Amino acid sequence: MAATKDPRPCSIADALALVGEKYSLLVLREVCLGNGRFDQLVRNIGAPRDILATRLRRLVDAGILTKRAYSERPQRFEYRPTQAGLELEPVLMTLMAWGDRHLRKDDDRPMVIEHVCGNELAPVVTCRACGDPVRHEDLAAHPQVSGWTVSGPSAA
Amino acid sequence: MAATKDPRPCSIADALALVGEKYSLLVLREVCLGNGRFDQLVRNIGAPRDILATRLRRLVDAGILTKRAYSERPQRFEYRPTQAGLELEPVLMTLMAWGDRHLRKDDDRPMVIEHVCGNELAPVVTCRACGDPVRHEDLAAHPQVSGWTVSGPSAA
DNA sequence: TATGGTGAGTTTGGATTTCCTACTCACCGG
DNA sequence: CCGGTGAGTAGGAAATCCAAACTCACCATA
Repeated sequence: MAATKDPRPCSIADALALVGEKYSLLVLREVCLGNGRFDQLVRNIGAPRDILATRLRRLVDAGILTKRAYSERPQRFEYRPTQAGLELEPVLMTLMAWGDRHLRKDDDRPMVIEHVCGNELAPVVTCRACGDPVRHEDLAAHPQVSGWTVSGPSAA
Repeated sequence: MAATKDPRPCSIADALALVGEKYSLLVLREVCLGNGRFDQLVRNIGAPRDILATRLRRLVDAGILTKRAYSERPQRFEYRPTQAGLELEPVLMTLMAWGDRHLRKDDDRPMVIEHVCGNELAPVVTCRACGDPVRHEDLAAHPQVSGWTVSGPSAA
């Protein structure tokens, strides 16, 4: 019989196993902002130094960041996003927009991103095929691994 | 003087404070799939029951889930996403796509989402104003709170 | 009416992580 | 030589996590 104990196989879970630990996505935020030095990260994130060191190692190992020296003698390092890391930035933007909408009063947004088009960035997740915004009602899930089910959302 | 110890104020951090704990986003995944009952969640996520109970309380308190009885006598409950919860689904989709691209070989995707347009969902984060995909090079950050800086990403 | 089963948790006690403070080590500037 | 900065390590207390067992209410059946 199939495994009845294992959790559902899923790329969301896999992704979170890499970047879902505390501070990891904040590290990515800072690194994408161009603040990739250890002490900057400590200050801007508010993480304990040892935890930060652990996270950085992990993110480098995972191929999300690179560590490069910006100065030999004295050796000084800087972390930067890889391509894979940069491709997580839209996730951060979407999450930030969600936070701005649901966690704050009015338009007290601590940070505004400007898009190259000249407007303030308001990220929208769309379907590549048809271009429409992704809405829950328009989605249907199909597990590719047998044994895993999705109940259609019983109508509200 | 300004606080030199506090971390950067940021909606990403605030959002993660709510949904960034282990399992929280997986709970949301299951609930969006329509699997909102406690034992389903335990099985599909693989979380310890006590942790799950804690997360559920937190997500309900935060207004991301609701708890509703689908049966009185015997009392049986089901968790469902609120509007705010549903609006996090695009984040999950984007994260899943990232995981599919970077964490898996070939097209071994454990789960495929079908969009109402008839195609397999490939989520793209776009700028609402101009419709273009969001790319790192096209963004410029502006902290709204003084004292916080962003270094322009020194050219690769 | 005893027997077993399900759903939805709570309890318990031990294994991991995280957190905080302090410390190191290398180098630089005066 | 002295103090300061960047990039971490070290050590122990505090918080979390985990698995398994337990509870409690109810239903099914025999």
